[in-house]
Amino acid sequence: MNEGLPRISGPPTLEDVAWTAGVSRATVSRVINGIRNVDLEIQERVKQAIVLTGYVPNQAARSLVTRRTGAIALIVSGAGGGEDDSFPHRVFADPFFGRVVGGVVGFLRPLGIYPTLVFADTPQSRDQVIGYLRQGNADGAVLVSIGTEDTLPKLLADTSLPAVLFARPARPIPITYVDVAHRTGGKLAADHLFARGCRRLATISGPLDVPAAQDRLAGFQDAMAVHGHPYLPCAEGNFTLSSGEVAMERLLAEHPDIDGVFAANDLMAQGALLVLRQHGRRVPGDVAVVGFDDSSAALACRPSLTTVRHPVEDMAAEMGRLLLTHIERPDQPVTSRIFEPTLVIRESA
Amino acid sequence: MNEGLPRISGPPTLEDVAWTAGVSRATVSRVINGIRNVDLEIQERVKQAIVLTGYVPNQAARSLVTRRTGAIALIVSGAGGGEDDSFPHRVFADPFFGRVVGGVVGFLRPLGIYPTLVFADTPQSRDQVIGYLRQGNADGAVLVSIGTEDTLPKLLADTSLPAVLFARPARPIPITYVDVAHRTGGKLAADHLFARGCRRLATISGPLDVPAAQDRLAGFQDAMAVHGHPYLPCAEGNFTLSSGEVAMERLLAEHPDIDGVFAANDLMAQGALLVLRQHGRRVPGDVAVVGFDDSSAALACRPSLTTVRHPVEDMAAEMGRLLLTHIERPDQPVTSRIFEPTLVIRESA
DNA sequence: CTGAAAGCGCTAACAC
DNA sequence: GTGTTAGCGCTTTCAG
Repeated sequence: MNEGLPRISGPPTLEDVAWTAGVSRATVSRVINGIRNVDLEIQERVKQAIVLTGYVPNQAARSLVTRRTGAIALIVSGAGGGEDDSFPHRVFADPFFGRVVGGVVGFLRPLGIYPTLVFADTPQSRDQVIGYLRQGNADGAVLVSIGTEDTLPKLLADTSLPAVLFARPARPIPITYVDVAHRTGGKLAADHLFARGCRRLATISGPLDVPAAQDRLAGFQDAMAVHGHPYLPCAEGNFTLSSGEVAMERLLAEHPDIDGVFAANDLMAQGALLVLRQHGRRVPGDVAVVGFDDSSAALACRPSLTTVRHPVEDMAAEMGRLLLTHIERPDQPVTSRIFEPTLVIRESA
Repeated sequence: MNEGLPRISGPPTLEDVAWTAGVSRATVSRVINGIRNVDLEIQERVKQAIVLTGYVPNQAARSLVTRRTGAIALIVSGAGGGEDDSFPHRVFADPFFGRVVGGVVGFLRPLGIYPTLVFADTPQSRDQVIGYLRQGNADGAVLVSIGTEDTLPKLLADTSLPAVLFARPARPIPITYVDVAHRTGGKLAADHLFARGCRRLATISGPLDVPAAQDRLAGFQDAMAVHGHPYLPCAEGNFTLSSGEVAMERLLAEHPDIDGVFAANDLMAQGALLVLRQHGRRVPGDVAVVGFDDSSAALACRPSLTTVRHPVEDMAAEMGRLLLTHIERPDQPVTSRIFEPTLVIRESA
């Protein structure tokens, strides 16, 4: 072990370690990459040399030859036609995205891999993203896309880069995704409201061009039809708190005798709660309210919100798992996974 | 221009482009990197060849020689001793982090650079992160750290990797940071409450080991002292909604005649609002409430929250700008920047 | 103004 | 088992 000899300059390289340990680069490489067939004594010597030199492998050099970066992209893609510049600022206003990001990060972190956070809302930024990916900056991507007009899932699928979507794409494309059984969720809400005696129900839906919103509504309506209530007032919102307020106002104006409301997400339910209180309705006494998601908003509500749990963190973790599988075996067929929602009963219904 | 010739395999390389354009690799490289001294006609030929071949530069190869990755890390670091595994899930519960991330992403995106999202809460994960950085996975890092016991800022400073902090570190270390003038913010709140006639004030502070919380409190107290009220009831919270509720309950129990409250962030102010309503106090009629941050929570409150604006997005963007400067000139001295808060008047005060 | 050639640090055949 | 060697794709002197 050629200990005290002077090194040239810059950070230590494999060569330095090899020289220090008195072996070849290849052997050091083997030890580092955990390949067997290396004498135990030599392994020890190499390990010492690594510590001695303070060596860390250079990722760029490694990537160049392995054609793997060890990085994955986490893309948040909006439908935006490029109106304004506030997209990154708006995204996290909905607790939903924080949960996705948290779930992905939480899963990847123990593996020592950190996602690259990519936002794409304009057509221009979508191209930029594809370019970025084609430069080989990531081995794959998980994508959460909002709005139905988003072309990125398609573009991504065309790159033949491993990718996994959050939520089934509006138009069918051959790509792996994770989703929750939205219809079941709607049914859960309907059954609960019906069981607690509500008979004059209404619903605040999400934007009806979004599959998830359609399905939540359909699940709710179908279940209520089974209970003998085929026609229900419905106001369309856009998943924001204020749209929930507007919708609730309308519903209340048109149907003052409402005794139960299902909102397609917690934020809109929160808005509904505020409006109901303003109108002097007691919740759940006069009107019962059920939300969807079980986001942090559900707990911030007063009364706290009974809601359908969307297991976003688990789903995000599964996205990560599926992506890693795809990267491992790029030829594997696309396989999606649907999670089951559950009802979380709190004070509002 | 050797058009129709068969290429070998894999994605196109510089070599392919050079061959197609009938020039050397070096020339193509020059064109791509925008180096002058290239004949205009040849430039054109090369550009055509690039389109023809569908060439994109390989980032790994580039990094290997330039020693630049073009990537930067966005680190969220908690004080955590490693209790549980929910850190990534918890982080985004506070709208604050979403704003930081949004600000950083918004600034970097037009530059075609996407941050790597790194969470570090346990001592173990901190080491992992340092290792990751030392592998040359990023040219620099922006760090938002919570809690005073966090050792990462120090570790980072020791790496001599360019870095910028969000908020002044608890213990002074030689590192660039951005911050807001917390004391001024506290003063803004005090002056406003005093001006609207409140004379029996109380405050809900953040965790008092956090410099920002100390400063907001001190600014508030100092200003009130100037107005002739040197002693004010204070309850300590931890920046969460429920801690705001608890604090407000306590304050109300001990000082039932309170007519004004300053909470050190919006989430706690929101909690205070809920408790006040529960106790039948009208806001702002009976009790005026001022928050801090101007986060999304401020708008979700009813009544909407008068608050001190913390220009988080701008500050995050500035972090990005400062970091890029540091990367450009690593020898440059550390230079921090303090932003001024402003008062946003809404309904609650 | 352009080309030739020397690596950047590492892995992976392939010999020994 | 271990060493030798040939690149991975690119930038960058250095000649011409």
